[in-house]
Parts: sequence; structure tokens; C-alpha cells
Amino acid sequence: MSGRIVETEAYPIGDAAGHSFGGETPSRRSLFLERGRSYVYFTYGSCFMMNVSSEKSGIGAGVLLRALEPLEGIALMERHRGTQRLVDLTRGPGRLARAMDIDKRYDGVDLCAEGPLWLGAPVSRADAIGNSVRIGITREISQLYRFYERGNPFVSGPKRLRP
DNA sequence: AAGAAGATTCGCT
DNA sequence: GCGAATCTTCTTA
Repeated sequence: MSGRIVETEAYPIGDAAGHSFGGETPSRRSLFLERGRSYVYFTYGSCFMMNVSSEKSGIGAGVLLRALEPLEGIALMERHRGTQRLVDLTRGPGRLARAMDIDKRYDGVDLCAEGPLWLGAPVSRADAIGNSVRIGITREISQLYRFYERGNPFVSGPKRLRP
């Protein structure tokens, strides 16, 4: 399976809304690994979400993957998600992880190395990038740390946040 | 040992 | 648009 990343959110160093805020704990260890590792966590009783660590070892920060444009393995993603609605397959962080069958098994893996899960090179040039407040958080709500490709139908969130 | 909150999703109206 | 579902982790006693 593969997809083009069309929406992300940044949780930089010292961000009070980030999981690294308050220091390193066993479950959040991966966020403190050197840049390019995956940090997968479980929330709301039903959703896994995937981040890419973004700083050097020992410093907690990362980028949440919020949406993909599905490219390969769409039939398999449909099976994982239990729907055939293409536009809903990977629109949102929980759906994205479910479609790709990403769970704790992939927590901490090196996304820049050979393995079951990795980040590839861009397959096409990105259209204009919009930004907005982050979705679903209650702290640091004035920061515009959500980034998305304008007009892409696979971007999540309310319409007013994706013109 | 118990309680509350959470980087969401789904179904219903 | 709204509320429930669902469970891990951290906080407090």
C-alpha cells in the first residue's frame, strides 16, 4: 500500500499541545528518537495515529500524518477500513492508520530505512499549501501548525479549514 | 486503586 | 451538528 501525504500537523519543541510536553515516558519514547522514526499511539479507545519524529535523539517533537491520497493497494485499504468510499479511506489520522494497518507493531521503526513501513520520495509536485489551526486540541490553539494541499479531496477537517 | 482526558470516528438527526 | 464508544496513560489518593 502507498499514498501521497496531503495533510500534516507539526508538534514542535516545547509545544504544550504535543505529547512530548512534560517529558519522556515509556509510551512516548519514540517521539524522542532521532528524526525519521515513527511514533504510533492509541487514543479515544479505538484509533491509532502515526507521527514522524523530527528532532535529534533525546528531543521530543514530531509531525502527525493526518491524511493520504491513496495510490497503491486500494483494495487492501478498503478491506482494512470496511468501506469502499475512496474519499473516506485515508481522510483523517485514525482512518489513515487503519487503512494502512498501522498499529504499535510499527512504533519506533526507522522510516528512512529498508523495512515494512517507510517514507518515499514525492511522486508529484505539491499544489499550493494552506495552513490553519490544528484540529482536536485544546492547547496552543493560536498556532497555525496544520498544513494541507489546497483543494485536495483527501484532506480532512471542517470545510472552513480547507479552502 | 480509581478517575479523567484525549492530536477521533461513526451513526443518527 | 451532536453524542456515544472505547481504552491507554497519567494523575491523585
